[in-house]
Amino acid sequence: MTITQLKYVLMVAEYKNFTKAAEKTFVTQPTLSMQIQKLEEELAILIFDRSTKPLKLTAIGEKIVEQARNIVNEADRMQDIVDQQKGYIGGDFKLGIIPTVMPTLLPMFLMTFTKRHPKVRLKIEELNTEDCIQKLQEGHLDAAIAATPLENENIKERVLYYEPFVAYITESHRLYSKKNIVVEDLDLDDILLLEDGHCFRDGVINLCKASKKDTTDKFQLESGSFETLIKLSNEGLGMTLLPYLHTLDIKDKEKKYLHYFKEPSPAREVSIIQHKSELKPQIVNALYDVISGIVRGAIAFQDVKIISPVK
Amino acid sequence: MTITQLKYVLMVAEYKNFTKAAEKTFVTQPTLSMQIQKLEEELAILIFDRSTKPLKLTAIGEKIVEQARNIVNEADRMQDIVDQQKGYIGGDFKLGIIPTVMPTLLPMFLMTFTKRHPKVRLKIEELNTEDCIQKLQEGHLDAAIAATPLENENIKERVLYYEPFVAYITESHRLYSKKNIVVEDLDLDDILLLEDGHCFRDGVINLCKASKKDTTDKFQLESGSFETLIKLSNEGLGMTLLPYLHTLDIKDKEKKYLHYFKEPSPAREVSIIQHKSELKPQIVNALYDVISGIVRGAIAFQDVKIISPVK
DNA sequence: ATTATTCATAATAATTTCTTATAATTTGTT
DNA sequence: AACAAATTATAAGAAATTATTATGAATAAT
Repeated sequence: MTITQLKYVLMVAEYKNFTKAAEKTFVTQPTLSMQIQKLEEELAILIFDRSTKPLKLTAIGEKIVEQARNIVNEADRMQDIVDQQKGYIGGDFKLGIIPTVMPTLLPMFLMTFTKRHPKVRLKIEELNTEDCIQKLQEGHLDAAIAATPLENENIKERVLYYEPFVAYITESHRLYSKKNIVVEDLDLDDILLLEDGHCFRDGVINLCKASKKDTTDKFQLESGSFETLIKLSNEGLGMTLLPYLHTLDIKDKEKKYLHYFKEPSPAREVSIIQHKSELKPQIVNALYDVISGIVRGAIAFQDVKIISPVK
Repeated sequence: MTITQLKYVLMVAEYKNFTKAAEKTFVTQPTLSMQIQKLEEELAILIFDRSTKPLKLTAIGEKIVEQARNIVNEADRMQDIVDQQKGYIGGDFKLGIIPTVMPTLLPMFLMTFTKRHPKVRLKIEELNTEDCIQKLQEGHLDAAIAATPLENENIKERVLYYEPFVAYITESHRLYSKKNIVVEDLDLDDILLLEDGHCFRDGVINLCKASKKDTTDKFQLESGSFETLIKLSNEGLGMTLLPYLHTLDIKDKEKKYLHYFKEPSPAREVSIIQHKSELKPQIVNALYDVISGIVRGAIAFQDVKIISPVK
């Protein structure tokens, strides 16, 4: 059994296809066939059931793959150990960021981070929470920034900051005159929401459900960006809720529509998350340090109540 | 980096000598030199400091070795997974047993075990607790039977049975007439003890310390076997304490000297212990099942108070 | 029925690993 | 200090392994 063979197994298990896995691995297909056969022979079991298309893992194959991932992860960590000892922070790093965090947070920390750690080649991808989790588990992402807690035992979370919800309420809304609003004021029926798939949407729904017993699940309008929600709100189509960092670059004349919650303000917890095997810890630490440092300057500490981001 | 290279590193780290490690690994010395050099080159660090004799690990080398052991253990577990799936229980298994358990327990379960699992080649070694722990950590033992709890975070324990202490008191002793004795009756100064290194000795000392405040640490006589202690006791040199299973094959005429404790009787906890990586789980399970099943028939359940086996 | 897709096999090339032989270095002894 | 012994490194070639190209066989798709 070699580490190379195990990596081949993982690739075939992922692509469910020797030919495609071979391409991605930059070897020829017979190489995979032979090496995986050798491993199957050594272990005296079949890892893959090739009789179906696409091929599938055998029962024992599932366990083999799980253990192969353990071994490969432990092997990858070897380089981490060396890098850490050398104080070296560099190499490729694939970071996922959820859409509602991306546009505000990324510009805040990216310049600082790349200046401080020039040898790290960050590859940033906008992904929703679900995709982040899956890609972390498959090893296609090194870490992600998402709203937490996720309660996924394969994922480790490190809280970066707590971001209060801020209400955006225009003149035509019943709550406009109220300076500090409370959760109980909210009514899901007149709140503009992001489209399905955004965890911020789920957070808002959880928030409203916590305040009122029943909600008629007929949402009026849905959009993919806060900018649209603000415009719709300006047209008198309802209020909306924004994460605090989004309120920082709002137009001056719209600022009067921002209504802050009475403390403890509902807030989302934003964390850097990674697979439990905690690979590339130096880079994750570096990201954590830079981001939490920068955000600490942008969000004044206040008493918050964390809203769950999951359905 | 290959698993083979990591195994070579572990061998050299253990023997602190390329030549000896090569012999034990059944390869030539240049093989080790070259493969380890290749690994050092790939990681761009030195694992061994060859300038001293015997050679020693570098600071980073220590961490490399630790991680290498993780990887090799995970790799070894692969075969376990296959064996488990196949329901196969076999192969070499190195079991350590502490001296005070060996002579009574081994005859009880060995026949049954080898009959039930003929493909397992048990290699049993009598070792004190300390040696068991060290050999488990180095991977020279697959499991051991020892008194617990050990409170060692690298060792996993599974309790096999609780074995009450039984007092052996002859006519000349002040406690002879007392039928059921209690811990408070004991005085370390007139108890015959096993020689240093036996955890049963430490257990007895702990027991006595728990009952009396101070003990003058001048023990009268010490021996390596309970048989000797019994003979010394018969000569009127003091009482002694025996583990329950030892009392089962005592001579009939000596049986009257056995004094049982009032419940909760002090007892030792005897467990099967292994390294936290839990290799060969099927065989450990098989041993657990056989031993705990057999002992359940030999020791009636009673209320016990566990005595720590460590100094 | 034909074509395309996909995995396995065979032969061979490339690479890696191991061994033998020997050198270089250090340690211990006289 | 000189010599012997022990130990690790290096060089060259043999052995073994791994990968590639070419091709075959089986299955699914058109």
